[in-house]
Amino acid sequence: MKYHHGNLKEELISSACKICEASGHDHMSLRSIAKEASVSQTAPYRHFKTKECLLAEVSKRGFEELTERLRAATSEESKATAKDRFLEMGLAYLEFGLEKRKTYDLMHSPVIDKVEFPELLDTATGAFEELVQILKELFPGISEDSLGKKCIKFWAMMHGLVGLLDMKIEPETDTNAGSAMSVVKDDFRSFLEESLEI
Amino acid sequence: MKYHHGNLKEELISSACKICEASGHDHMSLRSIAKEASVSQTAPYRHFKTKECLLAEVSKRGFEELTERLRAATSEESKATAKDRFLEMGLAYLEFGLEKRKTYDLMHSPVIDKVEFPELLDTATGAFEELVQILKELFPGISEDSLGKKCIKFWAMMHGLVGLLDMKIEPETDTNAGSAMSVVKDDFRSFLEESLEI
DNA sequence: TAGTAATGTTAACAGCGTAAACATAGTATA
DNA sequence: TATACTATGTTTACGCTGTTAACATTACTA
Repeated sequence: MKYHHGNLKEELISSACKICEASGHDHMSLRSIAKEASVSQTAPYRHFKTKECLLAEVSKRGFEELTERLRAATSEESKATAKDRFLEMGLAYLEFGLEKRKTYDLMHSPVIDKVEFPELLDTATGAFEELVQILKELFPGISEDSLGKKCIKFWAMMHGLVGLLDMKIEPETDTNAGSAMSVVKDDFRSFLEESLEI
Repeated sequence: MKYHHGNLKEELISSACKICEASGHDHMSLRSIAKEASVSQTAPYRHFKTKECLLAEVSKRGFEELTERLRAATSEESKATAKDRFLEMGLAYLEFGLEKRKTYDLMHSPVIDKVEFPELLDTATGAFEELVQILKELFPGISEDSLGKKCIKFWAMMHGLVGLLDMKIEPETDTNAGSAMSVVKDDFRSFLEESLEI
């Protein structure tokens, strides 16, 4: 066994990603990450100034994967219409949010101040750009102003939906037997489609 | 000074609320709460089984205040139209979210598992009910199904907006000089109004 | 009034993030 | 090649955390 690991920084990040998705970022200690990488408890400090810096890296990986998924969903490979590709993107966003729930939480957690990690903010913005592009395609000639509003609305709705769908708040209409949310869950595609009119 | 405090549980909660809004729920220790209430570090354990239980109470207070604000905004005192009162509710939601940002974060944080605190879930659902009511009034005779969808869309969008407006992610359209978000900020009312078509 | 339950304190535990001091490996320079 | 320097690891230690156990005081109840 070598004294110098050779690729510790990378391994720490991927260990952190694994632990984050397994236990959630608030049950995640630097020490457990170090142990996962078979290294002493303070070794991470040679690569990350603070725990927050490592978490920021995990968050960044999350946004990168999200961006990738959104891009794949809207890719022109499938010669589907712009509208269909937009719907696919909506689904992809939700799938990512629900599948990688704990990572998604970290990505939107206030524990990582995005102002302190401009690089992370850039990556997050990159994901947003995917939405901008497909909406531009969907509404050719749309004014920048309207485009901006549409983007915000959808982004906010998607983000809100992930939280709601995961039962952080599972509301019910008082008279309704089934949860209002289940309506969305069961037929998210038509739900999204209707929202296109926004 | 009395050995028995008399009203410690209540004071712990309000101390916790204060500290939460001041420092955020992740920089918030049981010990600091106890100190704020001038009591020993372990005294809270006579009233709360774990720290999480105390946080759940803080979260509950948050949802109560939110519900109150939404109700006030949609009250018929002002003989405004249903649409206007709906817009007021949207504003009230955003105002609460931005004003009590840290508390809002706790309310939506995964550190408190709402499944373990059904009472908290009820309170949260109560806030949601305010939205259900005003939308029912706005769209009389609407089907339960459509109502449910409308509610989810708005709730999700509001929740998403709070996150976005607070710059957790401040996206920009690539070509646009000003941030897309500032468009929303500057004229949220018309933004919301347009969304009514959903 | 005696006994018990409720509510407070003190002491102690392991786990946490972080810093300082030290050890080893790799690299550049003489 | 020998030597210095830098990068990257370990060990030790600090104060803070949530939580438990043992003990003290007060309030209530039979």
